[in-house]
Amino acid sequence: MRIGEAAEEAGLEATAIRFYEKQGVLPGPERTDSGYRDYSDEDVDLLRFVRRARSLEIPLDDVRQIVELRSRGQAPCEVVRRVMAREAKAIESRIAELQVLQDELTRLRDLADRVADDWPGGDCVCHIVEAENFTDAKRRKVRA
Amino acid sequence: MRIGEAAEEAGLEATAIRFYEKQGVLPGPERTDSGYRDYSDEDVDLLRFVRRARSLEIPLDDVRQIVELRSRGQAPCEVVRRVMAREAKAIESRIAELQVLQDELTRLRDLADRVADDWPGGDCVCHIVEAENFTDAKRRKVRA
DNA sequence: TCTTGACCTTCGACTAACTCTAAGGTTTAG
DNA sequence: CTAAACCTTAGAGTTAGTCGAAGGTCAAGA
Repeated sequence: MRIGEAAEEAGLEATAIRFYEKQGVLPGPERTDSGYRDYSDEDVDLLRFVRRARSLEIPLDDVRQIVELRSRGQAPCEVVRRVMAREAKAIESRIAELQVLQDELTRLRDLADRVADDWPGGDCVCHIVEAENFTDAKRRKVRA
Repeated sequence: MRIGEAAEEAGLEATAIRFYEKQGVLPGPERTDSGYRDYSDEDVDLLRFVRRARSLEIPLDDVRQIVELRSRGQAPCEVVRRVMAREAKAIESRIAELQVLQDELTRLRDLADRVADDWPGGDCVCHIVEAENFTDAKRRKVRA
């Protein structure tokens, strides 16, 4: 099948598949005479595998390693378990941070509404963000 | 004060401050004779403002707008409230997604541990990620 | 006075994980 | 036969910074 259908089946975008291939995460599939990528069902299994790994927030570099081991029939469980432990921790603190952020937003929106009521014309110099009295949630790292 | 102290006070990194300035989010501050950036207390207030806005996950482009309005003494509350509404929604669904992910990870780690117990040598072809029977958390967008 | 170390300057390159654009070739339905 | 929908490539753009190189400045100590 061609890349569009494979993408559909695997739950990825065609452009992402090409990107993974270029990055060396996926092997290049067969090609039709006209040069189109031609995926088998096993290929699609691998695509799904990669999507699952990415949905677990495993970085592409790690996914590449895991895919290599997998294709050699070796056990990437060690790698996966290591990554999972790391991710579990990261996600835990991320949820906590986001919860704080959510609380802040709710509180600030209420404040904003009250401010808007007081000054319907609104010449406020942004009391909302200006307000010192809210705890700053620690900045999240891109890869927390 | 110089950039390092200002950064310290505002809770930013000096490199980030230079970056914001280059991106046009912040006005260039005074300079000493030797060319060092020289921040006043009001400048630091603005730095804090920006950090707060960013900690609310407001994109830099929006922060730039808000800062412009703020410096003209106009009310960016409208912008802020719009952004906040958007962010609140995004964060809500993000927390939900992460919660699912966290559950998966816990479940999968247990599975992994059991698998490891069964095959201490570990010739598994990664039953962990291979496992079809876990719900895929929808992929998070970079700016959800 | 000299030197050492901490601080500052700029610019350009790099990061992750794609997404988008341009310019073109192929396939399929009507 | 043609138009739409699909595919190809290379290369640039995205976000929000970080890092490195090469060099200038400042304060303290010998």
